[in-house]
Amino acid sequence: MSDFASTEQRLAVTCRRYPDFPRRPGVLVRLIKHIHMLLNDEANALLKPYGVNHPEYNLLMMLYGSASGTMSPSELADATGEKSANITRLTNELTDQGLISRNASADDRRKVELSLTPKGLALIESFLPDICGLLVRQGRHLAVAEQVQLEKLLKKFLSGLAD
Amino acid sequence: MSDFASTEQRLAVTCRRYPDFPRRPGVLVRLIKHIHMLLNDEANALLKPYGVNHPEYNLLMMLYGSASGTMSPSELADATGEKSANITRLTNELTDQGLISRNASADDRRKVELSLTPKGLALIESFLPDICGLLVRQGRHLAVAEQVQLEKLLKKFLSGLAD
DNA sequence: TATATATATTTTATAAATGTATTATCTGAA
DNA sequence: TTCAGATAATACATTTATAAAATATATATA
Repeated sequence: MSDFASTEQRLAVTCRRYPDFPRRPGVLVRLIKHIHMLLNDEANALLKPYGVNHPEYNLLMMLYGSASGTMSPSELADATGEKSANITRLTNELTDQGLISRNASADDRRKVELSLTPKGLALIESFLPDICGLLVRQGRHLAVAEQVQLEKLLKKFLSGLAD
Repeated sequence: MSDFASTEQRLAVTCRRYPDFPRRPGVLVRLIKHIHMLLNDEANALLKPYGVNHPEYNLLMMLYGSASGTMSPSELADATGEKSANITRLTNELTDQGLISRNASADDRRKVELSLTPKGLALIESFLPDICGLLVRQGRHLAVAEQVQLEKLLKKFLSGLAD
């Protein structure tokens, strides 16, 4: 999926064959899918030398961004969008790598508290410079005002989903 | 991943811990991921009664939107973003269901030409009303001018990726 | 208190996606 | 023409993700 022009061409054909097809939302949906894929690929490529993949990175960053420093598997599932069974597998791997630790919750014995180990924190701080560079580079074609505007519109778009 | 507020909260913590973190592109990336997931879920839920999943739907719609009516597996891989091995599997399933047909290409005997069968076309036209309704509903919080603006900004964002 | 129901996590089985190797065909340069 | 890549599609093995069931604990209510 190299350029977006062929996608627009196909949408034009679709609208010709089926005039009710809502072209504008259709373009938006395909743009989001296309961008999402590229973002994913670039992040994976960057992270590979650090020994983690994108889902594992996301999981680590959720813990890094949590106010308390610990999250339960179900909170992580909610935050990352992964299914809970997948969280079990991913946290197993991260635990095996010594990047996070598992502890039983004191107040609810069903719960498990996951937190970064010093090694996990060190890994995050080792890849963050690269990640920051990537994010800046990815957004470089947009002026700050445009980034603000895009954020606003995406949030509005989001508000029309799943309610 | 129900609401986006907790994501923003985590990004705020991240920026506090690591001040160089580029918050704005970071928000954009997470918004795209979040929206992509919701779009995917809604499409899957809608398509389930029709007996196809989202990747299969995408494949069918690429054929529907192709000017010639036929595409090769590698063109489909490029158009959908799926790996070619995955296209083989998906087209096997669609062929088994009688929705698409496979034919050897006349001018390049390495190639396979895939095209919709009447049954596949009928299926598409049976779910298109629902799909159109979904797309309209998904975009309903945005005025037309906002959709245009969002499309423009997403394309600009896209232009900063993978080059 | 006892019992039903709900929640949190993990296990197991299955499905989906990916990477790599293989086969067949094509293209271009020697 | 022939031979060395390049390209197209598929097969196979492995990894990754999902769904369904199992286990343990908590909560509500009768």
